[in-house]
Amino acid sequence: MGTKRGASDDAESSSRRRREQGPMHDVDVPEMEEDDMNEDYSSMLNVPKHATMDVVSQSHNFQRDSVSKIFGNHDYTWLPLKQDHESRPLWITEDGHIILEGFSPIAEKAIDFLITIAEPVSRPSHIHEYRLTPYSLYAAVSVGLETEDIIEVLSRLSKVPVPESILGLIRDCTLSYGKVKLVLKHNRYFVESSHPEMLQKLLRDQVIREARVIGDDDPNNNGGLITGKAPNAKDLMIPGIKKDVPDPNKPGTSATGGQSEEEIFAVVGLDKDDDDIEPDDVHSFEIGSSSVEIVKKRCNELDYPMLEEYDFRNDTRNPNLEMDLKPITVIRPYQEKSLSKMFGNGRARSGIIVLPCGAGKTLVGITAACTVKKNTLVLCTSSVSVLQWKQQFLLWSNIKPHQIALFTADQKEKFLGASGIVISTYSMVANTRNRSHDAEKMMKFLRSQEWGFLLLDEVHVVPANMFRKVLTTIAAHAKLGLTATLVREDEKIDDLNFLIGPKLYEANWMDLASRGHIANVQCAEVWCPMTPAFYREYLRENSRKRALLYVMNPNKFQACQYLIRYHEERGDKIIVFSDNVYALVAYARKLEKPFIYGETSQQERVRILQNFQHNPQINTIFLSKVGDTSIDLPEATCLIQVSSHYGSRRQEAQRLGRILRAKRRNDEGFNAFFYSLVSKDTQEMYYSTKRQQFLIDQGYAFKVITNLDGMDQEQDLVYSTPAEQLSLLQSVLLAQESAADMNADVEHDDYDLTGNTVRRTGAGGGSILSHVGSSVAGGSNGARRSVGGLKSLSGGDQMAYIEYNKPVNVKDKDKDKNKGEHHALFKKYYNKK
DNA sequence: TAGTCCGTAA
DNA sequence: ATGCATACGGACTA
Repeated sequence: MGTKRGASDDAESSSRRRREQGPMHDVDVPEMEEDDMNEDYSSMLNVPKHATMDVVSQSHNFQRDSVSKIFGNHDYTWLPLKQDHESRPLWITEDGHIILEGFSPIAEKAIDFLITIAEPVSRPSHIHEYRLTPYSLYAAVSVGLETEDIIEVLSRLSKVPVPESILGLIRDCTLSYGKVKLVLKHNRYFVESSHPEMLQKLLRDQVIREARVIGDDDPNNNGGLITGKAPNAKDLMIPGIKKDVPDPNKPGTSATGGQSEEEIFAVVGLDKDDDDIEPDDVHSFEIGSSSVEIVKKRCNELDYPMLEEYDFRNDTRNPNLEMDLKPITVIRPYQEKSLSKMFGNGRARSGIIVLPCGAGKTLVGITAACTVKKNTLVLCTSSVSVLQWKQQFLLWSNIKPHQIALFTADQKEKFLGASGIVISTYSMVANTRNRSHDAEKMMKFLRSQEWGFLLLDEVHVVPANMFRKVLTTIAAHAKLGLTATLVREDEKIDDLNFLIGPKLYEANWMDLASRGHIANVQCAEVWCPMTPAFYREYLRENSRKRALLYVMNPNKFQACQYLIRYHEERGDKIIVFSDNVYALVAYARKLEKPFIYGETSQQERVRILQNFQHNPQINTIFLSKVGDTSIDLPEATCLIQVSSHYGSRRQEAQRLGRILRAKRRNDEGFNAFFYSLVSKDTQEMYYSTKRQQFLIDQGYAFKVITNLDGMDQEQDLVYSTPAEQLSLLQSVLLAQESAADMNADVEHDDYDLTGNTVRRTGAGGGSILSHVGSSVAGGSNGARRSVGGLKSLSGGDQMAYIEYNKPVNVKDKDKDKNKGEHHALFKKYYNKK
């Protein structure tokens, strides 16, 4: 295996070979570069956008070191390099790993291609790692790529011949993929294909056979399958996009002459004309609506995943919904790209789009809805985001308010007229227990409808046992899932492949940041040593109290205070997160800042948030987990994490990314800051590392700060005397004796920030908060001297830090892989060896 | 409006 | 190499 040529030497592989052996400019490299390239590798580094000064200075050694880390203990040096390997940006290994040189001149294009066919594993700035999986190939097929397209482009880009095992994998996967479709007609589900033999094969499976429904209109020709005409779809306009959806058949796409980039990548993300592939006849059989999930799962297991496509423009049965984006609404390039993956062949494909928060996921969803123009159901995680979705629809599109209906605990409306939009929550629709009369009525309506478009916000929650029920109760032609972080700590994330569809598009956070679409974030982990007294108790206590001890560590307290001061001085708006409510209250009280947690009343939340946004004296707020969902805080530019949830939570990273949507302050360097405060030599360090993994995989580098420069000089930090620390320790130890004690404690000391007090002041209020504001100002007045202390953070000079940017923990990843690689195809490939 | 329950986080 | 607990939202009832 892994030799240059395989046994099955057919026409197209010889054409591939011709290309591999062809002259260097066969691979697309900007012309001006060609001369230099043979002599000096680093000369390639002058042009590419992704390259930074670091790369240039570190040159070859850097490259070798990084790659050897990624490849772990394996030795791949035996792989025969192509002669012109230097101009080709990637390696492919036998087990489907793809390593890309992020600094290659054609990296950007290659990334486009790789995202389409492979799963991004880790994307730090210089070396990217991807992995080919059956799912990722499924996704590639579903956005219109075909077997030979994939193989050809991959071969061109690769420094080494594409291993035979990989060619086999690609062929096997893509052969059967995309040929079977699930179609909803008249509220009934049909498994459809233009290849009747595939349907027959599926029907040989017991699970699928049992799910089949023989309807009255089922004629017995063609082996019991229903036969009809395939739809024809062309010339679709996605609103908000100035030009047409790119059409590879039109001349001009590749008219730039020579072997242009466009030509090389012409296949990427674009669709071939369907008419070439599909005969006019399609065949189908019906399955019961209750067995849809089972059948889809089964089809995936049989390597015949069902595509779900909605030919909405030829759907005359369901009423149209007249809505469009407002003329002024223009969508960004990556939003357009993700939408063209969805609508590339003129129909609406079901699938998932992954965009970081603040990158305009909502607008993508709305644009998709405006393209489909059918009844639309939007599902969110909370009622707050239900309201936000409604606002966004009204903001970006010309839909009338009466056409939007909300379905939450508070509001159970219906839209007027034949068509419209319903926005609701997962728990509302998934609820299995008894409902109120109105809710039942509304559900009946939702169930009776044949939805043109189902929009799933925060789609990573859908695999949850309860929430996935919405997919069986709601009949929808097209489903689009949106999320920022397609990760869960359990293995259920893969279920989305058959629950909703393949991942259609995933944006790279760093990429969007470098283009200014989302904030450029400086991430840092601040190591706070435990004080001896706290550490002594830490070693003695059980795990529950340990958590509290490392959160309440006085050194961390001081670091937090210091960072708040520093960033308030800079003019930042700061959010401090603490998952631990006891710590949240203790920190906020001690530092005299407002805080919001679960029990905070709705009114007061609004008041605090508004002050945080508009009152120049309120620049810091403390939030518990409430900040994870539903609270939208566009004004924050700095985030400090004091305590975060237990185990490994990459989701923690999501919350952080979501809050830092700061695009303002377009001055040099970073425009947002994210600190994790970690008590040294405690379990927290382990958790923190795991939590960061998602962001690191996205390409973020975490700085480890072991010493906050200038903090020693600060005179008036809290808990600076041994006596104060001792009393803090005592109250911490007492605090968790019983939950009741803790609550009593909290309520007593909630002197000026709780809902109680604010309620007392009445709606006209603000007095409480202005009081807080003044006390904050008073409290920090004495501390204004050592301004220069932290400024090195943006420059990074004086701070004692270690920068680490490890792509992935190779060992862990391997474990994950083995665990996750239960797919039949991979078993097949591993067994072969 | 509080109190109860359930489900989710993962 | 994983546990658990804990916090939170939503729906419904009294």
